[in-house]
Amino acid sequence: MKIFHEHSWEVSPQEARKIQLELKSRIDFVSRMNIEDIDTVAAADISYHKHDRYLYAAVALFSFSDLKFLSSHSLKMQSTFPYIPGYLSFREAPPIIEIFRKIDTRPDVLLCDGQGIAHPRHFGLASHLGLLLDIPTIGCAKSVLVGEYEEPPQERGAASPLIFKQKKVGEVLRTSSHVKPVFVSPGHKISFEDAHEIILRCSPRFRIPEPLRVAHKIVNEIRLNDISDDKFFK
DNA sequence: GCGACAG
DNA sequence: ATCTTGTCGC
Repeated sequence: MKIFHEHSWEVSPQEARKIQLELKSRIDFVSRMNIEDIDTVAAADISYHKHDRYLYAAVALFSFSDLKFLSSHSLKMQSTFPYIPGYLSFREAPPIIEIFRKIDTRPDVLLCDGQGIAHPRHFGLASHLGLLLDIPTIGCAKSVLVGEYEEPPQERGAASPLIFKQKKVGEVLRTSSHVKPVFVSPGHKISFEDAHEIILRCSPRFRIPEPLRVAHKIVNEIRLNDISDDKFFK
């Protein structure tokens, strides 16, 4: 798969910030897709052991209508950037980009474990991946990075706007009744409405959308089974 | 300077 | 992110 807007990942936090500011203007906030036409939905996730130099990534593909697992691809790669709030994509996007670079599968939408435009510079992991892969993406984070919000009602499907600097940047969505909500924000080529609807449909039973749950399970299992994992040498 | 801070 | 045991509620 072709990668757009390629740039180096071997950068300093200052350079990363500059790249975010340059690329954010290219984010597309419009959904040109019709939810009823979505055939496949994919999810990407990363796993690593604290203080380990390797990152494990996985992309799981699902059918959107009945959420059936279709396939998955994974990869192991050395990290090139530390975890710094606001710069997560510079740590986690490289291995995910690598997986897509070598496969020809193009999901209709990609779910990401992190923020989309609900970011200090409106360019979170989902936005970064969406722009480089040219695929509609949705950020679905387990906790907030920026913005203020009111606690949404306890029923599944309830949501309240996530406001950052007087503007809506996402939604705090309750995917399961009486359970902590998730933070949903558009990444690229998708609207707030579609992001909300897709995340809800992908979470019929649990808090975390099924594709993301499975991707997390897969990548964690791969890391634990990797005999060359650095932890065995420490 | 102080507090916040995706994974 | 990961580690880690029991425990509470739908």
